[in-house]
Amino acid sequence: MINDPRSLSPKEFFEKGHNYFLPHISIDCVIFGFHDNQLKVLLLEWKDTHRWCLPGGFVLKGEDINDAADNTLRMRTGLQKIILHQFHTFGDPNRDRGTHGHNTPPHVKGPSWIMERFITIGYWALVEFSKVTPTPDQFSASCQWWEINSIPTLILDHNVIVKKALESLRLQLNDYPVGFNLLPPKFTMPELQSLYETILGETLDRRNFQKKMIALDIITRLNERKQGGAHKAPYLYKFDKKKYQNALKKGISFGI
Amino acid sequence: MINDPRSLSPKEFFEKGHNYFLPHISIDCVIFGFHDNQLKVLLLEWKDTHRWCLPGGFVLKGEDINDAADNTLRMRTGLQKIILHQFHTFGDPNRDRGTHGHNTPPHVKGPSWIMERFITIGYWALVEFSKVTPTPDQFSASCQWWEINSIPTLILDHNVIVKKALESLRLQLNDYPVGFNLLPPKFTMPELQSLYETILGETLDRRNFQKKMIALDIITRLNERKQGGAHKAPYLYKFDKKKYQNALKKGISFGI
DNA sequence: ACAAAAGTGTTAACCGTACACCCATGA
DNA sequence: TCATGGGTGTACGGTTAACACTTTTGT
Repeated sequence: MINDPRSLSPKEFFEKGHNYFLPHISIDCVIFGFHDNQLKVLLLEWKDTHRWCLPGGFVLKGEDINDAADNTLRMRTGLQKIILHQFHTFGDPNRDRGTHGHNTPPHVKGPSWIMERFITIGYWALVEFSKVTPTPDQFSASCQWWEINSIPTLILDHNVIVKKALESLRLQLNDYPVGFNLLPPKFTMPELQSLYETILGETLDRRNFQKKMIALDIITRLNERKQGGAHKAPYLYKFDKKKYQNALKKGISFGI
Repeated sequence: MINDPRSLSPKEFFEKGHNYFLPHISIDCVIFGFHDNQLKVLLLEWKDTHRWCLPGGFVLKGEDINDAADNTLRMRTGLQKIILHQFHTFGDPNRDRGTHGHNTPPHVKGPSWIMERFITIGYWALVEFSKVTPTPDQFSASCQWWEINSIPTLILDHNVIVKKALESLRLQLNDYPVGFNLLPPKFTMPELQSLYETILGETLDRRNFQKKMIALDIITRLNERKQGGAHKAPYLYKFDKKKYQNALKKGISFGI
């Protein structure tokens, strides 16, 4: 046994990975970030083929799939302590040859366990854009944010997975205040509104949005304003966990 | 190759199943029915051990997981053309020895692929109670409906799976008119209300419930009343697919 | 006739929506 | 000084929630 099969060299990984990982099962992560009023997704670029894909990986033989998702994300992008949310499992036997042709991963010379049919478990997470430093792993030429509407054609069915993740995120937004995870600890009301508008894909009334958010009683206005903007300085707010816990007990609707 | 690996005898299945099915991956189905104002779940009873479990099975090597769920359900319970809804994938490596001790399936004498760690993909479905005739397969002593609050201790983590399925069903009830699938084609308003109350676990105002349902404009009142009750005969209604399609276009909220 | 279930209508409170005015700031 | 973005308040309309009376039927 070695220390961490996820640190294997590409050659070893493709030749010996089946000794450590469950066959036919993979993990894919759709990581959302928010920057410049745009919703972004973190993608990896394969070395050699330079095709883009979701950060994904495999499940160790004795590993919980949720832990596998955490560990996969950390090893492939450097992102740690991210709360991942399982949303769907994709099990079409032809996932590997949709509209994009059959994909052979780079580095694979002979036959490999990796060329078998895979069922993939999809996770998404929301991260604070400015706080993370995406770092590509040994399989990847780069690790970059892509604006959600400008994502290139990805390998396998990964475009489908992104689409389904966004649908799941939109539904969640109605039940939980997930959006705050995308923002820095201090944020302005226009920033929060822009976030909601971007995720939901529709524009919202500025005044009503503010009222709704204040009424939820889960954020606190600080005695600070965001300086440096071109116009009137907006107030800063912070998400208040205690208030949120209280609000949950009372029952609360986050629908906009 | 044989015709249908799901028809193998138990002995062959445990000894040779790994030739046909993906290892480490299973399917479990939570089938909901509604009868006597109670929400029920369809369970199978193992031969030999007489322990109860969800109808579940495995994925053929070239089979879509959704097809695997359909086929599994049909072969194990006789239920056909049921719309199954994938809700969660369970991947704790210790699923097989939760509070109930490690479970050895019956018929397994020597080592078997079936004794490995399994990740299971959960599906649920709503069926019209009186329309189906549950039929146990060759592994099962019986196939019966259990009232959701009286389910016995099941094998593996199946109690957890049932709980999660119910949570998923409750959420769906707010977005889609899934409830109608549990009722016969003709039903009364009190029956429909009882169904909602049972699934949601709360009582509702009779008059407001009726108004809400009528306002959705997806059911039609018939010129018939349900006879045979002890009191005033209630009208019969039917779910109207055309109206439902129209309502969907306009946008519609099923929340109670 | 009476109890129990079913059909129907009215009201007030609440929430979502639409909309207008004033303030601060950099160009 | 002006254009732009930000902060705040009000009024209307629709929806929901609370609630009462009448009708039917078996006992």
